[in-house]
Amino acid sequence: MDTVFKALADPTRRALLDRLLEEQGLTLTELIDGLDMRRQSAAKHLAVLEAANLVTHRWHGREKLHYLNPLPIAEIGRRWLDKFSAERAAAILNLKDALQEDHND
Amino acid sequence: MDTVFKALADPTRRALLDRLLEEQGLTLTELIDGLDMRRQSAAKHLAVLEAANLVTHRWHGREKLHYLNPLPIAEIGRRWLDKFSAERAAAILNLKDALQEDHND
DNA sequence: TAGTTATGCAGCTATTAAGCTGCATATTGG
DNA sequence: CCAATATGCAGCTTAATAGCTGCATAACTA
Repeated sequence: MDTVFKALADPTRRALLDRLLEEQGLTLTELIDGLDMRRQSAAKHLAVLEAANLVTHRWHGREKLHYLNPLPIAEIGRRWLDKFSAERAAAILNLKDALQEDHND
Repeated sequence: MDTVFKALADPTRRALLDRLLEEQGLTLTELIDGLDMRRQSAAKHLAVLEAANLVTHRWHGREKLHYLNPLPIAEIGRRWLDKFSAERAAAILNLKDALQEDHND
């Protein structure tokens, strides 16, 4: 799970995920154009995404086709966002009260 | 939004958010015990969380009380997870087809 | 008022991460 | 078979980050 959060922390990697969300099965060279970055650097980013299981690949001859795996992101949603949104209303009230109280100091 | 993702990338910071989710209004010294880390280091983490607007504070005398702000996390859910879960079924099918095809090579 | 407690600020070090270059390997197509 | 294309691997540099220490400031409390 930590690797997923870390993978998502980089804007280039999020851009790569966005590309793959639009169109799957892109090769490395297809993914880099428009990125202003060398192929080798992008390949490292993809390796990070694969380590986090956010991207998988399959070989087709010499071409490496990349596929988005949305499950880890869904997992974050299930285990993290639900937790925070459940407490959301209460938290906002607490915050509001706190600021109110602050104002009265 | 980038600051939010980066803030969430560190396990210590996620632990701090968890603590604040359980109990709001904790001071810095209350937050550090159990963290195996100096006060100054934790203070930096809290500064990162505040920069990402995930945590706010208010002074009560010499005590700095910390409050969780769940809105940026909800924002991530709205703008990111929805997008990915919307494509989820299709993505899984693509992935399945791809692996299938791979198997038939 | 004096000591204790809560925090801030500055600066240092070590590790990690992002980007690069250069070269190697493997597949495709003529 | 040979040139072009797609990718991998190793190593380097720079910048960012996490942690630390040391000292300063401000507020409680006895």
